[in-house]
Amino acid sequence: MSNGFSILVIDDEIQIRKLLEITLEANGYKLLFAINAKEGITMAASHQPDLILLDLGLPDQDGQVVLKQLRDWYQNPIIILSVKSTEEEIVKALDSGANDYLTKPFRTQELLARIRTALRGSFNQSQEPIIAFGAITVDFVSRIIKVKDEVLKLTATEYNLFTLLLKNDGRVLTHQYILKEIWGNAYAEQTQYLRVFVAQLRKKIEEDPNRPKYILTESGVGYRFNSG
Amino acid sequence: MSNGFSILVIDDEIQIRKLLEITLEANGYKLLFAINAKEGITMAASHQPDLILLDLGLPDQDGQVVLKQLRDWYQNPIIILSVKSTEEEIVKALDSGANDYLTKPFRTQELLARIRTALRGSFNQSQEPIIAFGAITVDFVSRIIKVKDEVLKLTATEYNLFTLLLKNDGRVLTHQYILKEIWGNAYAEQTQYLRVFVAQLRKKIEEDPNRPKYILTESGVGYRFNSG
DNA sequence: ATTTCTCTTCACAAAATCTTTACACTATAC
DNA sequence: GTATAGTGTAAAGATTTTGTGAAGAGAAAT
Repeated sequence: MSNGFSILVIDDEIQIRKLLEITLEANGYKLLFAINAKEGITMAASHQPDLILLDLGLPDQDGQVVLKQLRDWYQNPIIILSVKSTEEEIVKALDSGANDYLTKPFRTQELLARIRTALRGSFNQSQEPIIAFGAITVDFVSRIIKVKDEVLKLTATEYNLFTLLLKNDGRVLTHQYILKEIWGNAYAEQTQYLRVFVAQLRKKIEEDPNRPKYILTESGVGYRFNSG
Repeated sequence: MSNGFSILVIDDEIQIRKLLEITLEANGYKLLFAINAKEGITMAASHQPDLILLDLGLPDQDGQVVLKQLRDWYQNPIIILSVKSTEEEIVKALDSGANDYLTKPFRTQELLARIRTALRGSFNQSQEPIIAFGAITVDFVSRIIKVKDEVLKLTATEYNLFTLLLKNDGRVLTHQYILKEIWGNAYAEQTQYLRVFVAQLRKKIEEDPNRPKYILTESGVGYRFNSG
């Protein structure tokens, strides 16, 4: 459900906060709220949200000033939501470092699209997260696993099993748990499947499948992955 | 006087072009003009401007399509200028890769501020509009693909599928994802389409379609393009 | 109206994967 | 040492997934 992005809403109007809470959370964003400038700056600093929605009409301070203060150290996108629609106000906000400016009342889908655009621009520079250990490299985005720079060919089930173990690095997973996760609840007793697939995985990733280094057997319990 | 940034204006209305020429040049931008989609794409490729102002109501082609074609290879900011102000149109443009959307008539100072904002966040890193690998050459501007210097004749669907795979070089794309991208959400379960079109593509670009080198099958998951 | 091109659908062949079986191996308990 | 429960592995068979040619439907071009 979550898309991994957090958004801080700085707005004193309860209706707007409620509306944003419903629409943004429905789209997978994690929301934070502040009802005035002081609280907003504190929360931005303590939570480092991925994006800030800032109302310019705050009770305790001029929004343009808040914007400038945030921009002294806050690098992620800031989108202004304001009832003021004068050109002067918009130009000033954009030149103070705002990424976009929407006038209230705003259209929900447009706001969502502009949030996506702002997030796209600031986070696409980052590399794909790649996990590496020993001679093995795992790229979850590309769904590619390499052993000694050779692309490893895994079937869908093998890949699922491997990533399940990997995600629980160091932990013992019971046979039952693994079977339920990979094959579904009905297969919880088919421990033989597991043995077959574990053997195949070991053949592919272990240097010496007879003396496994990564996929360890916990006799009578299950398996444990050990990346280092 | 010059600020070093070049802007390509793609708009068929002479009044708009004149207005932009005066205001933008007065602010130090170097201007380029195109009066239709074809010319616009060509000029974008040949001059690699720092920013594009694109009108959606072009005479020869739908602006949303032009936007998508530009985004195949052009990475600098694109700001839409359009008389259309429906939420649907705006969302579509932003999700197709536009950085901002202004409805005509626009306010000059606001446009300037939004141009500054867009340029502020970009790193001018446009990719070459022509890419090559193995015996294959892809020209995103003219939309021509060559294999061993022979022009390859691809249908619209084949071209879309091919470039989708190409843009995700190395990544595994699921059947569902590809179907949704190419045929639309309603076709997410028509994996048979995909098989037919993948077979046709392979017949056209692979040296030995029985042992594909570029379009690889990930059984049970999807397909993966591999350019090298 | 006819031809050409593309897309969609079907049927079946081919390949890959999963499941099952059989049996060997290992560790622990007694 | 032997029994026993648990584990590992190869391989055959079953099933699913994928590849491919071809026929029919529609749309566009001639």
